[in-house]
Amino acid sequence: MIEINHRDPRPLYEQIQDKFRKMIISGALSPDTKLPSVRELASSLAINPNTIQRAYKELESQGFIYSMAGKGNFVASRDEVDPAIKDGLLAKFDELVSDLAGFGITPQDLYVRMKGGVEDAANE
Amino acid sequence: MIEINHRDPRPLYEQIQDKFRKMIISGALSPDTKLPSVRELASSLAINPNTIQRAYKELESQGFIYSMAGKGNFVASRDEVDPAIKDGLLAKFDELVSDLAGFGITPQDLYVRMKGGVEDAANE
Amino acid sequence: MIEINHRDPRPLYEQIQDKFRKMIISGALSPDTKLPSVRELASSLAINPNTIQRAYKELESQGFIYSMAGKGNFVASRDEVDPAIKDGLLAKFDELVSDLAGFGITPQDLYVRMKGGVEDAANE
Amino acid sequence: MIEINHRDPRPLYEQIQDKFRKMIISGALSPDTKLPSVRELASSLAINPNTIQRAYKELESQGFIYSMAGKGNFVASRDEVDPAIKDGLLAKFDELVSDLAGFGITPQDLYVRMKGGVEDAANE
DNA sequence: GTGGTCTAGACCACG
DNA sequence: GTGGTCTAGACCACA
Repeated sequence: MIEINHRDPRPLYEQIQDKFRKMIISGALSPDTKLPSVRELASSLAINPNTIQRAYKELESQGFIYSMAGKGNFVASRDEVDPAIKDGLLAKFDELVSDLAGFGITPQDLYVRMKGGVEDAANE
Repeated sequence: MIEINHRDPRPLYEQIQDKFRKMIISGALSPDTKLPSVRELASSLAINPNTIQRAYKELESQGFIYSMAGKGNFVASRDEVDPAIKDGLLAKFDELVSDLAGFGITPQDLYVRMKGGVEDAANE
Repeated sequence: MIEINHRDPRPLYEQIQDKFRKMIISGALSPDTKLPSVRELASSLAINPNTIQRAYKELESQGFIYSMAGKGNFVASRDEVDPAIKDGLLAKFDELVSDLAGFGITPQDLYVRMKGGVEDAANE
Repeated sequence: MIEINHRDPRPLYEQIQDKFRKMIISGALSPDTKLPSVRELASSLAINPNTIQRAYKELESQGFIYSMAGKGNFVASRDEVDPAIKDGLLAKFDELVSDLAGFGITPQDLYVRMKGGVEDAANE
């Protein structure tokens, strides 16, 4: 269900968190779906349960998932997500566009690029 | 000329590096301009010279600046910049666009956003 | 496992970096092998941990190794190595050959020399 | 007659020294030719005379040039050159070849490369 | 325990 | 005075 990349310089908990975040945002995981238990995922990935715990905790604080004591962790509905997340992404986007402008890449170039790349994302 | 934010979770050397990087690719600093000396900038930012040194060293290894021992650090010409930098930014861009798609933000939306915000960069 | 030469005019971090670089490209260290920890190597070489840290950091930025915070440093696979490294070696090679030509040493001479010396490397 | 590259990370005196060394080895400067005076070269390159002085001094100690007090500096005959220079180049050559072997570049590859590149050097 | 960052302070090479 | 290297020692994040 999820994989970790030992070459990735990011901490493990962040990789896991990101993978779930993406799956939730993209709709690959629909609301109220149960996530694998901490212990289960930890053993299947062969990493420390604390690492999973931390990833889940952060996802919860950002509103991506909710936890029910003794039951497990579940995907939250989209409108529970902290709006700051979206704003943060947009801010990053603006910054990135301005950096790319310095390399001579125009909004038009980027638009073409998006039209090419998003078709893949659309049918997933 | 440059400021650091002690709340920012990123390391100091990375903040400094980023600030200069942006100024260089935006053209705010033109080639062969002398950067502030290591000691000078360190004392003006009230941080350790080693931290500045490190930021400069990394900028140099990425091709943004060149250093002359005993003379100072100077901004390099645009075409000396490691092409991997641009590729890295584009990769980030793709990922960001796909995340934003999950929030219902389309390439069209982003194109409009870019057209609005990039006018500042256009008069470079 | 590794030695440093205090007579060598090159900086310590560069000597260390070079030793590992050679061991990695020669295949003496295979991918995913764990390197000695920063502290361990520092104490065994009787030099400061920061110096090792720096050597490792540069090896990482060139793609020779990857690091996992809290785990250690590991050798990367060959194809993650920055291609500029190879180009740099070839450029040095050309320059050296042209210098040697001035001493009356022809490509033929060098070819014979290579055939003699490279047999060791051949059984990799 | 000679140029310096301010982007080159090597110290100026080393660049100058290398340029002359190459011209002497290649035969572009024949024995007993008078080199430009320290003051002359310094002003034409717009750098400190001490820097030129140092370059000349090192060339002299390696046997590439000889100086006559009050007369100037002159190219030495080829057999005055410190034999350690040639040995040093050959040692570097061996090391380089072994590094390149790690990238899958064989002596044959290098021989072909030399045959291509040395023709240029031959007719200069 | 491991890597990563930062500080304080020293010494050297360069120009 | 400038960059470059190194040391000693501290504190934090990660697993």
